[in-house]
Amino acid sequence: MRTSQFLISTLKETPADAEIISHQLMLRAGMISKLAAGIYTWMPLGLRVLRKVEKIVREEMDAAGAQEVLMPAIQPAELWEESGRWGKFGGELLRITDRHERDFCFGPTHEEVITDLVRRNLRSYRQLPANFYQIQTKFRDETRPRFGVMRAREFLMKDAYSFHMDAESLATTYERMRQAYCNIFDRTGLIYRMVEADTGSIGGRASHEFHVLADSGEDAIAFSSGSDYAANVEKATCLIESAEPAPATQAPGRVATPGKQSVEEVAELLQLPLSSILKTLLVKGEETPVVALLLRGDHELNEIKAAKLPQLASPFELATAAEIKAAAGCAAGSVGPVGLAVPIIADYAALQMADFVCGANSDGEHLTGINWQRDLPLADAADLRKVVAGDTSPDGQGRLDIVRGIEVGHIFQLGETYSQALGATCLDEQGKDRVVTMGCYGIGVSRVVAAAIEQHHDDRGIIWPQALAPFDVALVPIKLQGSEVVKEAAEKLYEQLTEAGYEVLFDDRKERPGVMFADADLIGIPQRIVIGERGLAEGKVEYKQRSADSSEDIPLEQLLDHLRKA
RNA sequence: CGGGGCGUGGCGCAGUCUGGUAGCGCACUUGACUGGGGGUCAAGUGGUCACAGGUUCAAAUCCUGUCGUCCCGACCA
Repeated sequence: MRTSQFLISTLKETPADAEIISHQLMLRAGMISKLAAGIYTWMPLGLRVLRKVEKIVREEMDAAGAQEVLMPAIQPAELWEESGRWGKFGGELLRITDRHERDFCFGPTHEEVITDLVRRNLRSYRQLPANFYQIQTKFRDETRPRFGVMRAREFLMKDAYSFHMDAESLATTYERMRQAYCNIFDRTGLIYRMVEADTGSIGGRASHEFHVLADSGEDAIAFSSGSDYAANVEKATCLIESAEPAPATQAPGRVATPGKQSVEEVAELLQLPLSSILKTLLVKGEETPVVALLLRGDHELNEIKAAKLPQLASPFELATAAEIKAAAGCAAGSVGPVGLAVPIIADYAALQMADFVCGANSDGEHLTGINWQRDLPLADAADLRKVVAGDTSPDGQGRLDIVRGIEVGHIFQLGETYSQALGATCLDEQGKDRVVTMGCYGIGVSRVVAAAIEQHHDDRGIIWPQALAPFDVALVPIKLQGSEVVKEAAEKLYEQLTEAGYEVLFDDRKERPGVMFADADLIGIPQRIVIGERGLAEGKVEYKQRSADSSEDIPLEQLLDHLRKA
């Protein structure tokens, strides 16, 4: 490809509304162009990268035995009413009405459509297991799209859905897809982790997420230094060390803490570490108006874990100020468990505290020197908190570390949620109609592109992993317009490289070298060949890897060999 | 949805407080000189100052409303 025939629309300055590095570099490199919030055009350069990701995904899906289909982006409301999600999905579902006043939505996902497809077309266990995938544009009307294509309203996704007669078959396909996902992310050249994920409100048996590690990631993932354990912090647990609390050394007391609401404020006022303060949260209960949850001051509530407690109202919700006042007689900042007449559930770590500070159930006051059993009865124990770095891995092997990740894939053993609701059944060996069981498997194709940049860039621009690069080689001639020698050599080299199978970006613009170098660096082409009169006089060209600090001079006749080895 | 910021040429911004001929840098066009890390000089193109209403002799600037967009939070994968 010649730059004279290929739009290179690089920017020197960073657009003001781009926050994270991948978004900035995608705009500066001219990969994408914004049309509206969270809605982008993929420019020629960006599209080449997107297609590379697609190709890897497609090859591995095909190899894993999945069949490609292409489902409609627009879906009738009736299907979503059947599954119960027309009402439940909320504002994220982008809805439209056609000229006959019929309701439709732009598909944010395709469980309904694929399940409908299966119930219409598959009748026998002989046709199962079956696994269908598509690479298609999805629409989610995010409340806050951000970070360019990282969280866009319109984005490219690979979604696959498998159908089975039983859980065993599902588990087999799930494992095959898990391996396919590992193959895909291995091939992209990105540093990633597979982690255990929460199965969420849908239930289901197993779920794993694939995260590209990057500081800008929106998810936190915990992994063990001593074993394979890795989990989304939403789901991560740690080994519960059942230590007895230290013996009491202080007498109970009462201290004025006027205007101090948060644990941090109280700790600062009393000159105590956060870990010696007991945090009391009131949430809506199932049987009672509120339930109290107790945590050590330096720990945070894991709402996913809390939501699973039967005593709590579903969905999980914090108590309102009025409910807190009614139950504890004070504002949220002064609530404590001593004498509190509501069900109380304490995190394991909270039960190990001694001589702690907690709210006095009286505005502007806290209790000090409080101890379990002496000052209040032991509360019910539960795992309520988010893990923190340094916790022991739940398998007892090693300690947990926490890093940021970008979720690029998610696989899920769905079960019968959708097949049941939509009545997708097949006849089994006994000729009996049975509801099929499902798995689903997603990859954010466009997000992979952004995640790759987050992980691979420097202050000059993008450094593409070979597998995702829009071009393999940048061919930069010096003084193409003024030197017959250079022109002839460059054209010949371009032809040779292209014939050898390289995707070459031949910079035939009438630009100064600095401009061409800067552009090649910014758009991140992995290898660069500079061809000029000076080197040609000795029969040499300059070769440089994008990731390397320096270049080397290579005799022309050895160039192809050199590239092959690189 | 709550809080905050910003809308002035393709991009980055100044001008708004204190109303009076719409500016700067980059990019773009033409030419000359240049030619191994975003070059120099010269001459140009391009803006109903987000939109609507109002105040005023006069509005980018003041007032009211609307829209867009970004950030934080809530929400969500």
